[in-house]
Amino acid sequence: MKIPAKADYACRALLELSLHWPNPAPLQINEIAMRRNIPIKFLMHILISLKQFGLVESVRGKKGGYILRKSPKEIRLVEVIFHFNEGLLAGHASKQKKAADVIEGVWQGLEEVTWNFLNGITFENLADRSRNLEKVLMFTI
Amino acid sequence: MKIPAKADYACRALLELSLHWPNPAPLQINEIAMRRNIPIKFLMHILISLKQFGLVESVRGKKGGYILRKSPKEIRLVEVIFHFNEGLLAGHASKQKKAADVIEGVWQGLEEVTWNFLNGITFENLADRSRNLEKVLMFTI
DNA sequence: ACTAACATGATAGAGATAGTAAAGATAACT
DNA sequence: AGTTATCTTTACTATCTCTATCATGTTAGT
Repeated sequence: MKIPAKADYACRALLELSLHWPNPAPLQINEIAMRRNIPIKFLMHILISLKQFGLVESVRGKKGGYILRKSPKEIRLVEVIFHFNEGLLAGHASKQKKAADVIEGVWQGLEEVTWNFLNGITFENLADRSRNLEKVLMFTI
Repeated sequence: MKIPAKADYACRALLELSLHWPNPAPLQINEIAMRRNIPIKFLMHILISLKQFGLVESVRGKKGGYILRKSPKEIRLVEVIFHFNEGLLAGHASKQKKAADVIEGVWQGLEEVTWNFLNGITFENLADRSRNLEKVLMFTI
């Protein structure tokens, strides 16, 4: 619920890079920003974060840009979301720590179901869905 | 994920009122704030919100306080959380509106799983858990 | 050297969050 | 009737987070 713009943009950028995969030529920030309608200056910082998370790598200089660091099928949505929310991934890893009270236990349970949901989706899934959607649009228009 | 203090406090206050149920004497803000360690001035505003949501009712004057407006078993966590997050309940009600793109579809799916999770928990559940936890503590200390 | 790209750090406005403060209304108790 | 304990209402504020933008630097292809 209420995904921040940063995480949302990050996912859209990664989806764009997934659709580009496995083309070895890097994709420019500019290109991604235009296609997905993301503020370019903002996207720069987001991609740098994604690089630090180890999800993408950059090529500097002319003809530079970004490519995925691993196959879309190896990137799960959960990694992206939780990276942009203060390493809650760590919180999940140490989930054996039992809740101090009932309410806190509920919040932990909630975190677990969202984690599971997002863990079930890879960027290969998203790329497939996206391509299917494209196909449908081509027929309906 | 990342439950705001307001919603968290609201749930704790409602849990306290649920434990008090069905005692007809109202419970004072002061009492709730002390037991749950919630800033009292802040809790005042929260309880007024809960009243507006129709979850509690107030008794004014000396010996006044708050009581639940319906049985704990009829109050679901989802009502509380979504009330404090800009009527996302409405968003859930109109969930037949299909997502404009793949990413948005994921966020909608995420909202649905959190909704389902929170919908599965009533304050009767929480009160039971809380009483059980108390019992365990009495034995272990 | 020139240029098209990414890198980095500083800054800033808007809005949300998490409260606090003060004066008022109501009902019980004496 | 007056005091007191409680809820009510309105206003205010400090801090933080979000969503960027700007300026300047670095890298690599031509």
